[in-house]
Formats: sequence, C-alpha cells, structure tokens
Amino acid sequence: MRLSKMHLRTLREVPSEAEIPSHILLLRTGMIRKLVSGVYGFMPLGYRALQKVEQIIREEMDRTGAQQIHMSAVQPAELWQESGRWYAYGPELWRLKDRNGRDFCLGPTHEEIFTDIVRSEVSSYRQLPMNLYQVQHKYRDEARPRFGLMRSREFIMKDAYSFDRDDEGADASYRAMYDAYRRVFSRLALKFRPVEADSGSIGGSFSHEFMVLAQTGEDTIVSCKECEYAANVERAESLPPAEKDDAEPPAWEEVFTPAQHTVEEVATFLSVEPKNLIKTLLLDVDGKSVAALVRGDRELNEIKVKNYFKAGAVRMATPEEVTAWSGAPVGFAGPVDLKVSAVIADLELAAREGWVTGGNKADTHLINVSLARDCKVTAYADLRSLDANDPCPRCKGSLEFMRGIEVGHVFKLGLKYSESLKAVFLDENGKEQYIVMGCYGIGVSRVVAACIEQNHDESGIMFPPPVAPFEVILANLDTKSEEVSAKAEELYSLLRGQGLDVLLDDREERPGVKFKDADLVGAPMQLVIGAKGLARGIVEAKDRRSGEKRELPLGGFAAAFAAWKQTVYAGWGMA
RNA sequence: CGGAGCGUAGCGCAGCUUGGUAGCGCGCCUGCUUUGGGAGCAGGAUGUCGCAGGUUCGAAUCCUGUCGCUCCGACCA
Repeated sequence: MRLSKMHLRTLREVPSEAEIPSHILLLRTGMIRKLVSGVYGFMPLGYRALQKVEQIIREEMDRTGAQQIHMSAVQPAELWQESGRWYAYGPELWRLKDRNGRDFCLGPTHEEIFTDIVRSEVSSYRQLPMNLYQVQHKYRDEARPRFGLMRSREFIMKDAYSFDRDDEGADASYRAMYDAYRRVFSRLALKFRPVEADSGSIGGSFSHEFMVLAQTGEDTIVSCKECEYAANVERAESLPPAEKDDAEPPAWEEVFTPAQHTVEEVATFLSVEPKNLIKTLLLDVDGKSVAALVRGDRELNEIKVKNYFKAGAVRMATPEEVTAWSGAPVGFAGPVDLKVSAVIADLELAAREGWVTGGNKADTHLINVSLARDCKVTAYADLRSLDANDPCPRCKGSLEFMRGIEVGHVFKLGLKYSESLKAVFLDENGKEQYIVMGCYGIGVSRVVAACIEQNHDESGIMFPPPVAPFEVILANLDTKSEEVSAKAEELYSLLRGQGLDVLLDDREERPGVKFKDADLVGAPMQLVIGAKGLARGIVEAKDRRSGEKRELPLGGFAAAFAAWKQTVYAGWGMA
C-alpha cells in the first residue's frame, strides 16, 4: 500500500476523551472513530489489524474442526424467554421492538441461537460432536462504556459453541478449545495467562479466562511462582490456616469504644491486632439480609458470597439497613444476636476463638467472643480475597499478583441451555439424551486494544508482527529524487514479493513527519531510504520494538533483510 | 443508578466572573522558500458557540429545561 493513496489521518494531540494508552493511540493513529459512546468504527489501518487477529483465530478454530457460520445479531425475545435470560440478563441486554411491537434484542452472546440451530438440525448421536463458531458483532448496553475498545457497547467477538453426546466428549471439546486459545494468543505474540475464572451470568460448571498481561488491565489475577496455578482473584481459593486454637475464651463482655468505626481505629484503641477482630459486613443478597464475617485484616470477596448463595445480586447494605438490622450505626455491627436471615463466616474464623466484634450498639464492641458458643453461624465458607501473603491453594508455594485484560473465556456449560431449550439427540439405544455444551469467546476488537496496551511507548504503538497492519514501513525521504524513488519502488516490490504487508511512505512530507508517523503507527520493521543512504549504498533499518538501528547494504539487500527480519521476529519470541 | 466535570472550527483549548464585531495553537487550502526526528514566511477557507425556551435593545456569556460526552463509584462474558 502506498501511503500517498491510503486514507490515514494521525493526530498530534491527545483527544481529551481518552485516558489509557490503547484508546489514545487508536485515536491518534486514526485506527478507530467513535460514533457514539461505546460504539466505534474501524478505519483502514484499524481494520487491517482487526483482520489479522481474526485470520489467526479462524485458522486455529478451523484446525480444531470447528465450522464457521454467521448468525444475525438481531435475536427474537422468544428464545431468550425460553432460556429464562430475557428476565435474568438485566439492562445490559439491548432490547428493541419491531413495528408490530414484538420484542427483540441485539445479541450480547449467542447461546440461545446456536442451541436453537442445533436442536432443530441435530437429531442423532451420529451428528455429534459438533462445534460451530462465528465472528460477529456483539451488543451489551454497558452501564459505563469506557477505555475505547476495551469496554464498548458494540464489539467484535469470535464465539464458538460445542455440542457433545456426553460429559467426556464435552471435556475433550473444552480441552481442544483451551489448547486452540493458547495457540491463538501465542501466535499473536502476546504475553498472556489462562486463569481459572468465575463463570458469571453465562453459567455452567467451570471456566478459564485468557488474560493479556498489562498494567491497565481491569482484572487482577494471582499466579503461583512454583506451580501452574493461576486464577482470577474473583475466584482464587483461600486456604484455611493449618493450626487450630480451640481454647475457649472467658465470657464475652462489652467495651466502650466511642466513635471508633473502622477496624484500624478499633484495633488501635483496644491495643490489639486487626487480625484479632471480626469484620461484620451486612449485605443484601437477592433481597435477604445476610451478615458475612471475615477477619479484620481481610477483604470480603462479594463474588464468593454471590456464588455461595447462588444469588443473582449481592450488594452492601445501606446505612439505613445497617441500623435497622444491627440496631447500631455503621461500624458497630457484630454477629452476637444479630437479626439477619443468615450469618456466614470465612473459613479462617473457625481456626480460633476469642474475637473482638461489633456490639450492635453505638460506641460499643465486644471482646472474648466465641463464634461457636455465642453466635448462630449458618455456615463457614471461603469468603475472602487473597492477598500477597497467601500460599498457593494447590502447592502452598508463593503467589504473585498481576493485572490482566480478559481477551478470551472458555466455559463448560453442561446442560444449562440444552435443558432449558430442550436440545436433545437420540443415542445408540434410541434413547433421548440432552446435548452437553460448551461455549468459547474471544473479544477480537479487545485483542487489538490489549495488544497496544501491552506494546507501546511514548512515541506510539509497537505492534507485534502478527497483529501489525503492516509488517514493514518503508519511508522514502526524497520523493522528488528519481533515483531514490526508483530504489524505493524496487525495494517495495521486492518485499511484497516475499508476502509481507508493506506500507510505502511516498508522501511529499518532511523526514521528521515520516519518522514520527512510522513510530506512531508501529510497524515492527522500519526501513528508510534517502539520498544520503543511497549514495553510500545502504538502507537504514530500525526495529520498532527494541529501537535498535542497523544499515542494510543495497547490494545483497534480500539476504541482509532476511537476517535482520529474523532478529526482529526473535525479539518478539517468534521463530 | 449515585458523585464530579465538560460541550465554542477536524483536533487541543481561551473567551463566560462584569452581556455589546467569535478568538488562539495544531491541522486544512494557495504560493514561495525549506528538506534526516512533527519547517519558515505570506495569503486563505472553515462555527446553527450541543439543543430548546426565557430575561434583555442586544446572549457563547445570565436563568430554566433538555440532550450528549468524559471521569470516579456501583454494575459487568
């Protein structure tokens, strides 16, 4: 592609709406254009990057035997009512009506549609297993779209659905997708981790997320330094302490703690450590009052509470509710004689007795509380978030925390949708069986953003070669010189002959503009040809990632380029 | 949904307090000069000041309403 003929508009200044690097750079390079909040269009450069990602995904999906189809984004409400998600999904489901007032939605995901196809097309065990996928727009009316392509209301997703005769088959399909995802993200030259994850509103029995590692990621993941364990903190399991201290404390008594609300304040006031306190958090779980107890130095993980109750919605109680349930202002709730429908305690709290708790009375705490003796604890469960001192739940090794961007998610769904939508087949014995399902998504547009998030510097994007809209940018610094231009054209067709995507900067611009734009748009390999270099018989080459420059001789250029290309790719961990 | 902020040229912004000719930088167009890290000079084009209503002789500016956008939080494969 010749830059003089390509529509490219780069911005010098940072658009005020963008905060994070990928959003800023996608706008500055003119790769995307916002239409309205959370809805973006792709311009030539951006669309090329998107297609590169898509192509790699398609190749790896096809390799597993999955078949690409294309369903509409518009979906009839009936199917969603049948699965129950029309009511369960909430305002994020983008609903619309046709002229006759019939309900539809724009698909946020396609379990219903794919299950519907399969239940009408598949009737025999001979047709299974089957895996269908598509690359298509998804719509989620996000409460707060943000960060450009990271969290948009319309986005591009590859979604695949597997259909198997039994659980073993479904596990094999899941494994095949998991492996395919590893290959996809490896081929994209991204640093990523597959982690154990919460299965959220898609449902199902287990799932893994694929996280691209980046500081600006919205998720936190824990990863064991010694074994393979890695999980989203939302889901990472905590181990109860090994030792147990059953010594029964003396009877509890009230202590006066005027205006001491927080754990820190109370601990300091009573000269005890925060880990000797119990934090009593009051929650509304699907409309029921619940108290969740964790050690004073721990953080409650609301997702674990939600999963424990298999609840739809969990929220912190309002100050009014706290007062109504505990009889005291915020900061003094405790588990002794608390009027709530359930009290659940973190596993760790079973390990010892003699706690400091809130007194359910203003300015009052209790000491020497025994959960077993003094409180009605409904159940003990893993409720807290891990912290840096926690051991790995698998091997007890040490954990590290990092930020990640979720670019892929694989779920084993089991019978969730086949039961609600009655997707069945006849087995060898002529008996009707439910199809066992899995579903697998990759946020294609988010991958492009994540890739930039992981690979950029002050000057612009550093695209990994497999994602780069162009692998090489060839800048002709002297477009008015016939010799230089002839040489540039010669190199341009030579490189294209090698199957590379090359962008020839043949604009009548000053060198500085060309250098800045080359760095900004982030082609992994930059070549510069100008009168000076030509006189010396060389082309300058710059590795965008490392910044390393070298001179390639025009005599024997092809060999010198091949060697250089190899070092550039090696820098990306590519063969 | 709660809190905060912002809507003025393609982009970044000033002007609003104290009402009176709509501005600056970048970008864009023309010409000349320039040409190895976002050139210089000269000339030029581009605005329903988000929208609607109100106050006023007169509103970008004051008042009311409304829409949009962004950030923090809540929420979220």
